Amino acid sequence: MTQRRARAPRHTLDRSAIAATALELMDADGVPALTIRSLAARLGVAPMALYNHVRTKEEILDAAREYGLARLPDGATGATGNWWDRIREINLAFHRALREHPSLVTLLVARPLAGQAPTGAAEAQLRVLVDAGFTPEVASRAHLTLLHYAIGSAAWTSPRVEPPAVGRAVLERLPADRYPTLAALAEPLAAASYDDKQYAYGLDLLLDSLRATAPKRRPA
Amino acid sequence: MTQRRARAPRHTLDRSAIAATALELMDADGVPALTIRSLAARLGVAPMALYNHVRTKEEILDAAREYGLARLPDGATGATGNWWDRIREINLAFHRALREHPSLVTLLVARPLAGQAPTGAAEAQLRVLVDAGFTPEVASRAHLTLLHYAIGSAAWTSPRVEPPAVGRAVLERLPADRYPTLAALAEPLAAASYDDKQYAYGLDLLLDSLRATAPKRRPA
DNA sequence: ACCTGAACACCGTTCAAGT
DNA sequence: ACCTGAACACCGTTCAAGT
Repeated sequence: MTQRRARAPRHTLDRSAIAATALELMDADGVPALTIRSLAARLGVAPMALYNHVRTKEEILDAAREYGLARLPDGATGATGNWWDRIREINLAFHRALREHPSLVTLLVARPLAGQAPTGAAEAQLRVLVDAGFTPEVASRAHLTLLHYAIGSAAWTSPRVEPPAVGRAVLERLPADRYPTLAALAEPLAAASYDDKQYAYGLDLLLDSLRATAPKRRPA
Repeated sequence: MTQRRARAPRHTLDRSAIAATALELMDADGVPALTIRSLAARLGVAPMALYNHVRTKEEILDAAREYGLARLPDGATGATGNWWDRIREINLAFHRALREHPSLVTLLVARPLAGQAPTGAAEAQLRVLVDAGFTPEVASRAHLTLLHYAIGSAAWTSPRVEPPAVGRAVLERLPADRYPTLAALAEPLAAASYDDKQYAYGLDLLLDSLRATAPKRRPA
């Protein structure tokens, strides 16, 4: 059945093709499903061909993460309106993109970051915060808070398992005497857990607070 | 050098010992470093002995996650004061515990949750929110927001790499023409990124908003 | 019932060889 | 310079065997 592979033409491979295909495979089948052999097969190439462009599998995972991060939207396209509306838009776009790349979230959490960050969205967001008059210290803290919340929300609700049924079933199986409140709130909890608007709810809590502490006047 | 293993006594092994040792090894050496063979060696047992208590390695990872979740503090010990002070305490304890178990965070993000949750802390937190007068729907959303933020913060700042030096170095290596704001804020960003108080800053933003929307009176 | 060693299929990677 | 197949050490797991 498996026929002998024709020799691949030269330069069919490069770091970016490897990274893009690796990320695609991981988003589809899960991070553990990515093997050198499966990746090479998808690229139509012998496993060892990859090693001409990359030294280890770790380097492939790093490249895939970097590739995914670089392509996240910066959300600054429709940059009009109040600063909090723009921040809102940036974060909604960022969160939506993370949910579309569950393996990227896994890679971000599982592997040392070496300081990497979604630089496009970060630049846009920090810019708005500074323009709104926040000090560098507060702008930094606000930015990191929003980043962490988006990551955590995307990570926890990552679509790796059929969610609603499972979530409710587990909640209802809890011993009601030890967890009376969880049992009582099983339905609204399950509904909110995988609801599209849950992320926006928390985002608006953060934005309301930031607005309340925003400086009245802009510095130079 | 490696001497022949003495035959292990019976019943030295059980699911909980396997789960506890697995989590300990992963927290120390990283999730990928856990192998059936290394785990068995640590337990003083032949690799195949594990399979009397567990069917697959996946089941070991599930057991380790469950074990870690069950032992997270519920933070309800010093449950006095205003409801927001108690929520604050619950979340600070939860976040601190997550940071002490980096592999637990990785397991939570990397593997299907099947609806699992840190039930002790969730029960305590939901209880306080309901007692404070929030509706089931709002209490659920507030709880999930706090949970997601704690997870994201712990995940992103997980101590897997020497942080401060790396973070700042990366920020300062960015092209200043494309990322002027990131470059300008490199110092406060790096300082806040791995600061103990960063999590509390965002937590207080959320709590301030929740307090502003809290019902004045408690229902029955 | 519980622990063990040998063996198998699969993975990441080294090596020597093709073009 | 870039692609390839064979081979090696290591991993999860099956099997048959010990006590």
